[in-house]
Amino acid sequence: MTDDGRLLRGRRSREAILGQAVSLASVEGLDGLSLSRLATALGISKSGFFAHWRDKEQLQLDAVDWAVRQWTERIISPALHAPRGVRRLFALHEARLRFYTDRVLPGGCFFLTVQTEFDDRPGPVRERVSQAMRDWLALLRRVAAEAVECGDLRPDVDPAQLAYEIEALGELAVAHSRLFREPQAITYSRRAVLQRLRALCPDPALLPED
Amino acid sequence: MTDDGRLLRGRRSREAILGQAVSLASVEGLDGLSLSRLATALGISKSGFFAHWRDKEQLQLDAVDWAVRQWTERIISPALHAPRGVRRLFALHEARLRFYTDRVLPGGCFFLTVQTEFDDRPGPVRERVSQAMRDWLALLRRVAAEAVECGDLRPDVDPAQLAYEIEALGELAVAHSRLFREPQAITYSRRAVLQRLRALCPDPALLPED
DNA sequence: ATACTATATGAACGATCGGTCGTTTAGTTT
DNA sequence: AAACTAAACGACCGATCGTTCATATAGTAT
Repeated sequence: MTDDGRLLRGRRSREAILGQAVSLASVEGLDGLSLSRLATALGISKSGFFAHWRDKEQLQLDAVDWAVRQWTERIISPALHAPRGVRRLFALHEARLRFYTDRVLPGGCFFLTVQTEFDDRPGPVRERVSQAMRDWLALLRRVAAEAVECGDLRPDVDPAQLAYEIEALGELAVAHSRLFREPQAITYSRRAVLQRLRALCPDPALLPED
Repeated sequence: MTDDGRLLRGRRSREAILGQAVSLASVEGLDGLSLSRLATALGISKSGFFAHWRDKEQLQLDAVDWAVRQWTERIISPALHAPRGVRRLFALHEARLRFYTDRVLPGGCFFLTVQTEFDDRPGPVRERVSQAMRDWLALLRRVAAEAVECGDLRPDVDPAQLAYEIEALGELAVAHSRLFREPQAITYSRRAVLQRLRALCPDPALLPED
């Protein structure tokens, strides 16, 4: 049943397609991405997509889910190995910056691209992207709240406010580093979050000097 | 010479087209924007563009310049009325947030959209956008440096670092407020910059409480 | 009135878009 | 071997893309 060669082949195809779709979409966006270019990049035929997805929108939705999975595996999971509190919060930020500097995606950040692409057009893709970003921000907020609870951060810190700041300082790092073709923005981003956290953290030993 | 009715009419047409192009591009991007939709939005014919621009790329370049002009008129110039120093720096941030909440552009921010759209594709448009953002960041940096020089901000403040932070906290405000359909991000953005500046500013009277 | 120029149009072009359809290939079941 | 199924293909569709071109209109110059 599970070792049906046809189903296995299909799943591999879908995954290969989704991986390439996320890569290309990080550059051109989910709508800017055309099925023809996606097909030629994979060496397959254009009509083959419709054996797996009803239309382009379904593929876009699955691509968002695939990008969420990639983000979880490469950023969230590793950072969760850091000890609870402010160190875990900073680990999330550093893992994100490493994701950018490692050039995992040719366009830098899938979510920044599709977020600005779809934030003004109604539809299922927009809702899916919106939910993904809500989930990510909720995670940042929760980890920040944990840092307050365990005493790493001063008790008057607003976790939602702090989550917004970390997200903003992180997202623009990839945008500037690519637009200006220089890694300067990554340095600013890291230092900004670090200084901010150190200012809110009574124990200076929990965070690196710089 | 200057009162040639034909040239006047042509200039008005170009300005009307550029204004609409910037508006539409703030939603769909400069490339996502199609000449057909731009023409129908203006009630003119599609082929009329080529009386004013050689091709679409020339129109895109002029649209960037037009957006810079709008940004200068609506954000930079008003903020320069604030007194030199930290108050002028915060005035720039508040003018930007007002630009967003006033819904001047249907897509929120032209520059965020085209920046993420073109940061990975080489070409003249990319270079023009890149230069526009460099200029804007240079202005933020200069105003921040002035604030340090005149003693508003502590002498150890790095103006380039601070400019990056203000830009990041400002850009994501429009992205989040639109993606989540709630103005919360604007509040976070304002408070983040305000708290950051107050922490660096010896004289608390220069900035509002919150 | 005539010649000239800037602005705008409608019809058409080749290219590409997302999508359909009938067929073939690969693998499973009986 | 025959029947069946999932996956992939090539050919083709109507729509839309940016662009060209011949032409018409509007305003200036002689």
